Amino acid sequence: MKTDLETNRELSVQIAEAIRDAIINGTLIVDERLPSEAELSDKFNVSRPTVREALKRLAAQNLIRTMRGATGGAFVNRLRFEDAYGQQITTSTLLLSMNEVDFETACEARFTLERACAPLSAQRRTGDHLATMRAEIHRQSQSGLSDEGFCASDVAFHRALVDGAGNPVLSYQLAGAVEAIEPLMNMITFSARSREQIVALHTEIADAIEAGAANQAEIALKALETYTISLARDVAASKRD
Amino acid sequence: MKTDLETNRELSVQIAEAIRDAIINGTLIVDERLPSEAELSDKFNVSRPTVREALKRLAAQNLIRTMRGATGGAFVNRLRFEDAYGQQITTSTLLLSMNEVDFETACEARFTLERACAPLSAQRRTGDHLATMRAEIHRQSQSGLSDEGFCASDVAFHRALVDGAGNPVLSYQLAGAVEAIEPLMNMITFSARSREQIVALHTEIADAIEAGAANQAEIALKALETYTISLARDVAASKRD
DNA sequence: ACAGCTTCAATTGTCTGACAAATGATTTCT
DNA sequence: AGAAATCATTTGTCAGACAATTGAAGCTGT
Repeated sequence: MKTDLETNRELSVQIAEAIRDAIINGTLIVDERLPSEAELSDKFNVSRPTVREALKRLAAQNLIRTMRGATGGAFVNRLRFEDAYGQQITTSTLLLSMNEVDFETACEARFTLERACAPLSAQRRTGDHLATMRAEIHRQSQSGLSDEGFCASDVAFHRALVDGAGNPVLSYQLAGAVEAIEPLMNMITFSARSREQIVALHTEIADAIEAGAANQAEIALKALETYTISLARDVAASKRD
Repeated sequence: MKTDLETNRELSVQIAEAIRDAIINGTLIVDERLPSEAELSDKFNVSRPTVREALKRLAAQNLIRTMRGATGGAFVNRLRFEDAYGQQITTSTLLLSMNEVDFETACEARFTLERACAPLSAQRRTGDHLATMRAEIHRQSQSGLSDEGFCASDVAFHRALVDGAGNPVLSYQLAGAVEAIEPLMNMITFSARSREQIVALHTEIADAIEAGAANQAEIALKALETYTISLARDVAASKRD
């Protein structure tokens, strides 16, 4: 690990980089314990607070975890897909809200990626995935459900569809696209009529996935995209009035 | 912004969460200046180092930037897609290396997503995207190119293809999938024969994109996926010997 | 000998106070 | 008026200290 630092750049940044590089290139193994903060501040010739700031940077990215106590310290994290989901979703959400990405662009991205997963899901989904999809459809047809609840169930349905593809890399990539859009979806008020329509399309999708009919699933997803965008347009139009 | 903290969780974590929430829900606007570290430590009733650790966490996620000097301080960052690429790629790379995702799974995810972009790219790509693809193909056919150079050019080619879809959300999502796989690709030695094959397929893809023939592009991408996986299998087989 | 308790040492979490460095604003001088 | 020096503000870094946590070693009573 590089221990000589430049002047003129923040020390904590450089230390974080050095440790991150060591993790990426394998010098530091998963679950390996880093030197204590005192040892690190010796090694880099900086004070403990500076080392700590560097470690906090890494902790924020889930690269390390720290524990107190005699056998405590900082340990290299095994970055799990589930942990990365959270970051992915936060980042995607912020990207959408800060860059004035319009709903249609986000929606297009989401459904494009989802349609790509459909064939794999039709082929590989387990009974579990299918059961989740059916259960969420059932929840969506209950009349007492709030709009937020409806959206959350929608997300769960689509995640089951994506997970059915059985490719964790795909699931990870899609998590951002599918979940980040939820806040935008929440601005839509779902009338009984439109819920009925969405539930019908979800049923169509689940049927297609169950039957292994990839094409049919893609067609239903395309219809759902079109319908979702038309709903959003209605909201936008009624807001202008 | 919440300023009362619990006792049993790390203070810097809670402070970072409070500020992050304020950014996400819009209490803090892009480019707005946060209170100075001294003011924050007053507000939260903690010491300055603790506030600083919180700020470093946020800086690591590109949510804020800090500047010294009289008019300095911490400012809410407009999170740009380009900035997010870096995080996305680092995270994806670590996920692949730490979770022992095999090459075929990663490759499948990448090409599945890329094929999803192809129809949009065939429809919307500008002359610029096409020119980049052609230029990279040309570079790839030069004999002096190293394997690393070949891989890098491959990534550039595919990014141009994805960017051609004209959807920044898609480009962002795909950046991780396309670039994170590069280290894995680098383990493959590309013979003159296999380079020729890949260049031929790239040309086929570029031709299809130029002609607006979405289907043809998807077929060529599928062929490229199959070929890439077969190359990786050869490497794995020869390693076993 | 062994289970349970106590003590201990190592480590992170937090605080206080201080100084250095950068940088825009202000004042002063020509 | 314009340029140079000074100032005030803010972040970056440091030193040293104490609190809280926690596994391990040692001790004790049976």
